[in-house]
Amino acid sequence: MDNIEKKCKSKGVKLTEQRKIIAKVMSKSRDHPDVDELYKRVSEIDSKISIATVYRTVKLFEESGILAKHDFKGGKARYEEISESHHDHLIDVNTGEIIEFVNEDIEKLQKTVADKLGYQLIDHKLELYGKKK
Amino acid sequence: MDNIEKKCKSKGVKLTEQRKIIAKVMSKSRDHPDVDELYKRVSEIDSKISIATVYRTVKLFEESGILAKHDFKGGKARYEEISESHHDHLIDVNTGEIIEFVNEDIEKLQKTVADKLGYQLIDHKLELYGKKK
DNA sequence: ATAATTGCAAATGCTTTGCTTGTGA
DNA sequence: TCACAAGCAAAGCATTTGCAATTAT
Repeated sequence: MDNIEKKCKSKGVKLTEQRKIIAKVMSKSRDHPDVDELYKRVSEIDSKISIATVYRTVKLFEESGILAKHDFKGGKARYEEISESHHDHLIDVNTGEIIEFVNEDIEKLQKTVADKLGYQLIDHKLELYGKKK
Repeated sequence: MDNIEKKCKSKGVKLTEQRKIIAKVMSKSRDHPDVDELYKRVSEIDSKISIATVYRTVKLFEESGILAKHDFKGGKARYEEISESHHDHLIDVNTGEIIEFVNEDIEKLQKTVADKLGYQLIDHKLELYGKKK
C-alpha cells in the first residue's frame, strides 16, 4: 500500500479502485504533474478512468490535505504529494522543470513580515523563476 | 497626461481613446483590480468599450512592462501599475484586501538560493496569506 | 493611406457538474 | 443495503480570437 493510500485510510477518505490508482501514480511521481499528465499516466493502468474522476479525486485529496495544488505560470494547476517537510519551488523558465528548495531564513522572515503588518501568517507562496547559468 | 500614458509614449505603444481611458483608470487605482472590476470602472467613463478590448489592452500593457499581472488565489488575474520600487503582497484571507510590503533581506536570500542551485533569478513571486490579529 | 485596433460573438481551454448507473464498507 | 463514487456529456468561467468595420499616425 502506498503512502497516499495510507493517508486516505488515516483521514477516513473512502478508497475506490480509481482512487487507488491515482494514489499510486501520484505517490511514485517525483515531478509535479498537471491533471492532463496525471490522466495520461493513470490511463496506462486503467484506460476506463475518466478525466472527471481525476479532477474530482485530485480536488478531494487536496481538500483532505494529501496533495498540494500549485498554480504556477502556465494556466494548468499542478499537483504534488504533501510531504512532512515544507519546501518552495524554483521553476526553470526554459524547460518548466521544478526544483524544490528549503530556506529557513526566508521562512522566518515571512513570519516576521506578516507579524509586523498585524497579521497571522496562514499560508504563503514563494516561487522563483530562473534560467540555468 | 497620466503616468501610464507617459509610459506608453516612451515605449512606443500606440494610444487610442480606449487605451487612454484604461490607462487613466489603472493609474488612479490604488488597489489590484481584476478585469471585470476594471471593465466596470472603465465603462463608467465610456460605456461602449468592450471587455475584449480591456483584456487585450491589459495584456499589451503587461507585455510592455507597464502593468503587472498577479494570479492570486481566486481564479481571476489581477493587475497593478508597475512602480519603480519592487514589492510583494500580503493577502487578507478574510477580506481579500492586499497589503504591499518590501523586505530587502528576503530579496537577497532569494537571489542567493537561486544562485546556489545554479540559476540566474529572472523573476519571483512571494505571496503571504494571513488573517488580522 | 493603411496598418493597427475595436466590437461583437463565437471559440477556446481548463475545470466543474447533473444525471444515471455502478460499487465499496 | 444504500449512501457515495464513476462515467459521460453538457455547462461554466475566464480569457482569446476571427472578422468586418473603424481609427490613429
